[in-house]
Amino acid sequence: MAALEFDKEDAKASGVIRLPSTYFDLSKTFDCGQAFRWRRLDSGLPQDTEVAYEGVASGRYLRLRQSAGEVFLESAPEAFESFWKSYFDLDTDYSAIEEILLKRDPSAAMAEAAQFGRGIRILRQDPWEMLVTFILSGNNNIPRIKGSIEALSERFGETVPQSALKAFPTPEALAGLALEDYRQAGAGYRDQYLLAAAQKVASGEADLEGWRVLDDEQLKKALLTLPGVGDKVASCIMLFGYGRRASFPVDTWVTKMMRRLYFTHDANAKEIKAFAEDLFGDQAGYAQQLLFHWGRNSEMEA
DNA sequence: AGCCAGGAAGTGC
DNA sequence: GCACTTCATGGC
Repeated sequence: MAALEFDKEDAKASGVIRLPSTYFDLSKTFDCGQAFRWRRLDSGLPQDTEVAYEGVASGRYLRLRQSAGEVFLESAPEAFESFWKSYFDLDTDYSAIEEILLKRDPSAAMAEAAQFGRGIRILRQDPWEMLVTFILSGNNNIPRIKGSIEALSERFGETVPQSALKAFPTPEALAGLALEDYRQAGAGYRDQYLLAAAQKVASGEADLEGWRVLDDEQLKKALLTLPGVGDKVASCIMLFGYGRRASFPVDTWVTKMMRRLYFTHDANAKEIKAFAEDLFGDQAGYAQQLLFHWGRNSEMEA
């Protein structure tokens, strides 16, 4: 863990944005499996700090901390307005979303999941970074995914101003690697998917930015043409990279939770997805995050 | 030793 | 279409 001096850096950063943390919990937001490049800081922090993180998104460095019901976001106002405000989805009213979900699913389970996950925000991340991240995620575990992303960024990412951290590598950078480079990052057999996907993006054959104009169905279809991208990975890219809030990725955790809460048989992923998108509608993505976080982090009876 | 981890692709039917 | 198998790797 990096040890940094907050007070000195505060002055240099020429700005600290303060936000209420009722619907913005840093550890829930960063550790709920949607983002993999935020590091928890554990020293050199103001005394009343509950938790602090640093990270890089789209080549920009940020440090932020939480204490006494507030989030302190160390950013100049310009960077906040032009980037971080959107990144943290701060224009979205999560209280309203919670209310909608509790209306659509009045069960005690959803009420508990909503309470337990309150403070999660669905980050608006870079589609390219999400593509690579979730190709890596298949049949893998979160610590190892994080390790691979860090290794790739450290070796092949560009430098970031005001920081020792590296940016997530560009499509061009990853398209030029050897399979062995991916192996060394711990990607395992996913090396060929990653390389082929990077080459498609770098060449322009897969225009991730251009795909923003597509509707959900078209975007899903486009993503599925990429190697290593199936329905679940595509759903994650849509939710975390394109802000498609109706997307409901079905993984092992969500499958387990959904079977327990809504089915009396071993429903498959397709069945679960259809059921959830029908029940939760345009807010299925947040419901999925609540169930995922609840399933992974709460002590539930087997 | 064997199973699991935010699955996808290949094969056989 | 659908079920089954395989894939690299580290932790437990």
